[in-house]
Amino acid sequence: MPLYQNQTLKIYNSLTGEKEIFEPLNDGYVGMYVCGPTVYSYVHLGNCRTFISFDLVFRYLKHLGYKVRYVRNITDAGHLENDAEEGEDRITKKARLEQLEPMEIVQKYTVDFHNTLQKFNNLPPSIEPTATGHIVEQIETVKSIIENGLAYEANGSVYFDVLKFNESEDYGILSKRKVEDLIANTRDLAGQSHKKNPQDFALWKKAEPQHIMRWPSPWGEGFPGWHLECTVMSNKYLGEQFDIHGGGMDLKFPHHECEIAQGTACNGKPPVKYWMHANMLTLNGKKMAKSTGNNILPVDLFSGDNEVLSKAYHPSVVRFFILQANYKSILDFSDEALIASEKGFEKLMNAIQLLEKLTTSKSSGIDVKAWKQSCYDAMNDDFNSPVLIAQLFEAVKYINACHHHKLELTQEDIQTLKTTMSDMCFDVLGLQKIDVESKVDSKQNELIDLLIDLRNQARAVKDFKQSDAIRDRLLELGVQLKDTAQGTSYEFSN
RNA sequence: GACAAGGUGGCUGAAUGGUUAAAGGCAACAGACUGCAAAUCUGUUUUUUAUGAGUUCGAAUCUCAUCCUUGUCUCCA
Repeated sequence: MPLYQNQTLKIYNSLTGEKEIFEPLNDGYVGMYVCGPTVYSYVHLGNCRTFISFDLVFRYLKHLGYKVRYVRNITDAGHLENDAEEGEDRITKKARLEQLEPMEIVQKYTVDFHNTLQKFNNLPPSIEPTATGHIVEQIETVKSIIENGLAYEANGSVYFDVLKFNESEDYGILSKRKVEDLIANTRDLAGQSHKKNPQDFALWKKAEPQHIMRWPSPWGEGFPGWHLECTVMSNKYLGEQFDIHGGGMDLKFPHHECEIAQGTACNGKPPVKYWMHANMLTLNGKKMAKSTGNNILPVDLFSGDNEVLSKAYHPSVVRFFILQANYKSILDFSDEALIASEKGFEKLMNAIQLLEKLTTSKSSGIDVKAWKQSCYDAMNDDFNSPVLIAQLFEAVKYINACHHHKLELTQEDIQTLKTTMSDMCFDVLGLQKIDVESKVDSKQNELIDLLIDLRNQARAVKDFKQSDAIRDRLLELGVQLKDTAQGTSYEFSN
């Protein structure tokens, strides 16, 4: 029997503003769509937070036994620099700047995106469709919205008629905006004259002569509007209605609002049951922006080669740090906070290793089953990973106490601890043990062992000057000695 | 300016009306271990929840005002 039949999962639905009991449209199956990146630059650390948040959702749904189809797109066309008529495609602009073919740009940054997410131990989505691979479907969707009377052609472009749509439906239902307010706040930009109303958005755009990325259509040569691809690809792979749609908070308006409008205009019903939005990441309390230098690339975070942080951080530490906050909260990225997470992460991993060495007793001093359920309760409460992590540290206390013979645990309870810790840490949270041993060859290990021997000989004759010199020199080289009752061991620090 | 989400201890970050009220991690302090450290383990400490008023038997949690932060309103996860 799958786990989800015993657990009640609640999801905070941005559409209703409430935590709702999760009931998939098809029993046992979940369709989830998350807006992927526009691959015109190196992946932004904030993007990574969003994708880690939804990786957690994906992992937990799978852990509960759902069959999940997770679709995440790659935007490789249609995303304009601005909405003005002369707006340039982001990919094309970057291609011009880097003197590359647009598809070389797409390839380069898609590879970077995949590499980075893999470092964070994100699972790949079930399907990763591209906008340029679905031009035909996008044209068909535009046609059907026109047929339904909710879009119009103007000068080779096709626009969605927001006011018309709003007569029978609610444009602004997700972002809690009123069309009247939008009208009041819209400036009259020059160059938007082909639209009936300024808040209408493009479904298809006419390609100006200098535009490289272009496709033939019933309205002339052009390219699809940015909001359209997500509607079309989610519809194609998940159906007219699906369970979960995720993305960053900043996409709520206009992007997701437009998706609801497009899907409804096309199929006569809203496309998504649960909307989820991951919040933003700030750096030292301020928003990340390239222009102010308050910005960091994942690659520089892992290497330590940056102006913002004092040292390098392992991707798993960063992931752990991110999961220590709720996905709905703004999270601030700072050196101090990362150092704290790193320590906590190591403590957690140490305890998991210790789990293998515990001695069993005839009875248990604690209720391990209740603890296990509290882990699930945390995750069932809208994927509350910080509370789950607090529970895991609760187990760390048990494990250490048992190790010091201050707490008795039965073999069965130790087994429950092992499987639950492993399930939660590695399957659900997606953490990875930092494997330092593999970085070193055996020759090097032997050399360190030799030095430890020499130091212990010195200690035996109380030549502490010599022994401390060895210890300190090794530490400088990044080898941390650990004297315990069982002898001296070491690990690599950074 | 409009709209949205927030402002909790030295830092990070849970908890949204109720047992002697504020999880967990880090830091600090103490103890164990050590030749001394480090590492590890154990214990302790701090705040009264931006500010001011209100609702309530009772509020961090609801209402109002003020200040501040972040986001959206043109593209952004």
